[in-house]
Amino acid sequence: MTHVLDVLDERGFVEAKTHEAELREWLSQGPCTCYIGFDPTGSSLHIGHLIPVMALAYMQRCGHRPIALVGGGTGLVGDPSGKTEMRQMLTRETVDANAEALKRQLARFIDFSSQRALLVNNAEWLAGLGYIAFLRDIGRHFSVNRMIRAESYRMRLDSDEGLSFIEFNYMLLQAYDFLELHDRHACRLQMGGSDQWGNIVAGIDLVRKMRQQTVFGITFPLITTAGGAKMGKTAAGAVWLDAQRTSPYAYYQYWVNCDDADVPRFLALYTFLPMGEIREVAQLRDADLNLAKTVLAFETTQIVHGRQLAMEAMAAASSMFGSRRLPADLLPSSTLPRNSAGKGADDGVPSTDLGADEISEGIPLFKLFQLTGLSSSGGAARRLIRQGGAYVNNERVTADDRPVTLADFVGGELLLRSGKKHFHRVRLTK
RNA sequence: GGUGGGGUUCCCGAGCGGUCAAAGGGAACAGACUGUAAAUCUGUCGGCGAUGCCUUCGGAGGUUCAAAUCCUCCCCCCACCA
Repeated sequence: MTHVLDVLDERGFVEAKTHEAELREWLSQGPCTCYIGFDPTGSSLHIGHLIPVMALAYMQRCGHRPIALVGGGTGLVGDPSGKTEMRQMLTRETVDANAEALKRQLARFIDFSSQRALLVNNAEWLAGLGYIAFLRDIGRHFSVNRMIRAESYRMRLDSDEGLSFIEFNYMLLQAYDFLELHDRHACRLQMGGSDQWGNIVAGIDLVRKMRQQTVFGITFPLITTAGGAKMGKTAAGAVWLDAQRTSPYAYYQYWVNCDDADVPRFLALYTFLPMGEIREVAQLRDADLNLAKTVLAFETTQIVHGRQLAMEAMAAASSMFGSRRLPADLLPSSTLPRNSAGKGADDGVPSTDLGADEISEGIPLFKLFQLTGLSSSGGAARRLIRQGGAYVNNERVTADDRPVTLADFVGGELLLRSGKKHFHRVRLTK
C-alpha cells in the first residue's frame, strides 16, 4: 500500500510536518493512531472544515486509526490562533449539542464502527481539571517567553484588541489533549490547519517532557480559491454540510461554480478519485473543464449527502443549465451516472407555494420576486427587473409591475430566475 | 482611577451645522462578453405599489428654522499614565 504520507503530500494536504524521517518510519510500521480536533463552535461543519475531515478519511483509508476529537472542553475557552477577534463564549449546553451534531456529520466521511476510528470529547478530561493541580503538573512545562513569541498569538498580541488570559491558556489545554490521547490511545500524531502549528508543537513538547516520547505533527495549508477567497464563503454565508442549512442542490452548485484553476486541486483534496485520473483533467481546456466540475460537484455532494441526493442535485442542475454527456474516459473511477444524467426529480431548486386565490387578481412581478426571496426587498426586485435581470419561464421581463396571473403558470408551475443562476419555482395550490 | 483619541450605512473609511440616504474603496447584485469559469467594461447597491414619503451615522436627552456634524449625560473600544 502506498505510504499515507505520500498520499497526503501528493494530494496537497501537507504544509509542514515535524520529524519527517521518524514520522514516516512510525507510519510504515502498521496501523497508527492520529487525531485532529474540531471545536464545536457551531452546530454544523462547513466546507472550510473539509480539509481536516478528508485528511482523517485518507488516514483511515490507508489503514490507520483516526481520532476525531470534539472540543467540548476547549470550546468553552476559545482558540485565539489566527483569530483577529475574541471568540464568543459558548454555554455548556450549546457545546454539547454541537458536539453531537458534528459527530453525525463526521460519520459521513469516517467509519466509526468497531473501533476503526474513535470520536472523543475533551470535556471528558478537561472539565474536571483542578486549577492548582493543572498549573503544577502541566503549566510548569510552559515558558511564557516562548508562548508570546508563537505566531498563533502574534496577531492578537499586536492587535488593539489584545489577548485575554482565558484565551492565552488555550495552548496549554490543546497540548494537554495530545498528552491524554497519547496516554489513552497511543496516539502519536496530531494534524491541523497551519494556524494550529503552535498548539501542535506545544503538545509535542509536552509529551516529550512528561513521557520522554516523540510524537508528531502535520499541518495543512490554508486552502483558498483561485480568486483568493476563503473556501466555502459565499455572499449568503458559509456553505454548510447540514442539508437544513445548505441544500444539497446549493452545495452541488458551490462546487460547479468553482474557478477553472481550482478544479484539479479540489478533485485531489475533496474527492477520493485516484490521482492518476485527476492529472488527466489538467489537459482539459475551456468549456470542457465544466465536465470535470460536474464530476467534482457530484463526488463531493455524494460524500456528504449520499448518492440519491447527489443525483437529484445533478439532475436539477442539468435541467436548469443543460448538460453535456460525460465521456467515459474522464475520471472513470467516479460513480457518477453518465448515461441518464438528464432525467430525475428536479427537487432542490427552491420553491414557494402560492394559493390560486392570491394571484387571481394578478400580482406585480416585483412583489413575486420579493416574496420568493430572489430579491431582498421590493426595491431590489424593481431594480433587478428594470436592469433586465429577471426572467419568467426563461423569458426576460423588464416591466417591474407586470402582473403575474394564472395564465403565466404552466402545469401549475412558474419558473422565476434572477440573473443567470438563481432559480425559484412557484407552485400553485388550491 | 487620570488624560487623550475613537464608535458612520454588509466591511474598511471620508464627512465635522444646510447642497447628506451620507465621498472613496472592497464585497455583493444585474447587464454586455462567455462556458453555471476568470478577466474587463457598464449600471445598481437603506425602506416604501415611490419624480415624493419614511427610517439610519453607539444610546438617551437638548440647542437650532435645520444636526452624522454643536451641547449634556450614559454605554463601549483604544492609547498613554497610575
